[in-house]
Amino acid sequence: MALPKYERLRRELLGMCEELGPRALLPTERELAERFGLSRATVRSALSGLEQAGAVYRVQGAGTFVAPSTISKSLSLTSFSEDMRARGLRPGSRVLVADEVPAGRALAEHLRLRPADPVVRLVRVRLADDRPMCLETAYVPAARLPGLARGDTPASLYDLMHEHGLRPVRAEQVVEAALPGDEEAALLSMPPGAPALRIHRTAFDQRERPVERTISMYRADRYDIRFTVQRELP
Amino acid sequence: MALPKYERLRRELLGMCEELGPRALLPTERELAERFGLSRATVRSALSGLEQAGAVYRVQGAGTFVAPSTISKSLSLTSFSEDMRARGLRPGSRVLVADEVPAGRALAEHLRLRPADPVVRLVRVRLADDRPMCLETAYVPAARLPGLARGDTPASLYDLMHEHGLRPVRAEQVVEAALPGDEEAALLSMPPGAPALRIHRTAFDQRERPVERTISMYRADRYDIRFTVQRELP
DNA sequence: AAGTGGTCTAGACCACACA
DNA sequence: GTGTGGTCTAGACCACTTG
Repeated sequence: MALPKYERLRRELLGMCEELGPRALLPTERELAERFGLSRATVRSALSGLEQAGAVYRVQGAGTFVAPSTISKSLSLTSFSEDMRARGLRPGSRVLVADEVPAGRALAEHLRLRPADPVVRLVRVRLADDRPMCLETAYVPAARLPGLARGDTPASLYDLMHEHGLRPVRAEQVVEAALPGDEEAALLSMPPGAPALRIHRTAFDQRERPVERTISMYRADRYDIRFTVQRELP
Repeated sequence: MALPKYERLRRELLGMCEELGPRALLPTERELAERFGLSRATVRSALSGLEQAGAVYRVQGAGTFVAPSTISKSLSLTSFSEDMRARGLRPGSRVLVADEVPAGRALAEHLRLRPADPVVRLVRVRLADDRPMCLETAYVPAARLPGLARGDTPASLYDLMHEHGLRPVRAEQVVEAALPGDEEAALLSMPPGAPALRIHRTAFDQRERPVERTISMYRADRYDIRFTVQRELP
């Protein structure tokens, strides 16, 4: 069995949600269980996934409803390319630097390395529909990308990492407003004094091992960040 | 029974995580089930909550481990006051405007009202340790805050909303970098040309009804946004 | 009163990590 | 191989919304 049953049902229901439209009432958990030949617990597992993703909401005693889809459902870990495509833009890239350097103290701390350990560095101007969108510097522990020659310029860093078993499942991000320096502004074709969004990101695999750190500077006139936050229990 | 069993176990385990420290191995699900007299399904429910909150991570075949707590676990829906206290700062407030106005077209759309419907408007300079942190404009449908006289300046908008049964459980946020106008900069004691973070937020209750819309302008030199993102399935 | 989602149990088998 | 978490079942009762 390739995918678990609850996962297949989740995708099935995702399609059903699109057809039904916002605030439509979904079939009851018991009916779904019977219709798909599953136990109610499995149905609930699928619905929980949809609820977590913001696709449905549940009201006790009333039923499960399709969430009115406004903006992005929830902030997810994506590569620049995925992000741009989701916004309907064509991603591109101009490599400025591709080399290997010692991590240094600050970076070593974020990547759980020693300061002398080598990291692969990749500096790129990221394009959207051929126009500069952001300036991005990515670092990956060199020990986890064996065989990568200096000067290699992978089409997709995420694809390359994936081939080497580096699978980020989570990332911590810090977002700030900033003014780019003269050099940065020039690379981004920004007028002087225009603001930018700076994003620091450290990505982790399923074992909570750091696999990548990226610092990005986005043009504020072309980019914003959209996400959903939930109320939490103490 | 005030709280469900999985919720009480979750809190119990949260304390255990703090004692054990990062990357410590937690007891197995079966052992927890036996120790607390619960079924394994209930234990898994508690652990799933902790995993979702970023407090633990699970590795199939290996066990469940305490997550290395670095930055904030995940972005949650908080009031300004809660946010500041979480950062170790004392929240304050200076009310600039407290009145009732027609929603207007754009706001009506966000709050699912008609443009002529009245909304309570509250404009405040928000302080942290008595220094300006952000300029915040909040709108709440007046029909859902009956009895609020004009000119009332509630200590906490969230407390007031809570008393009237307005319980936000989710919010959609858009974050941008921006340059404040002259008037805004003056209210925030910012030098001209300094950047700021602008946050648009619409909050919803459990039935996905909009209950509040807020637009905030934060000083970039005193504020950033920290959160965790997860890899998602298609 | 009827029907909904919310919680909980006691089992079973599978997939994976580690020694 | 042994033990872990991952999936799944078939039931039961509770809390809540709605008519």
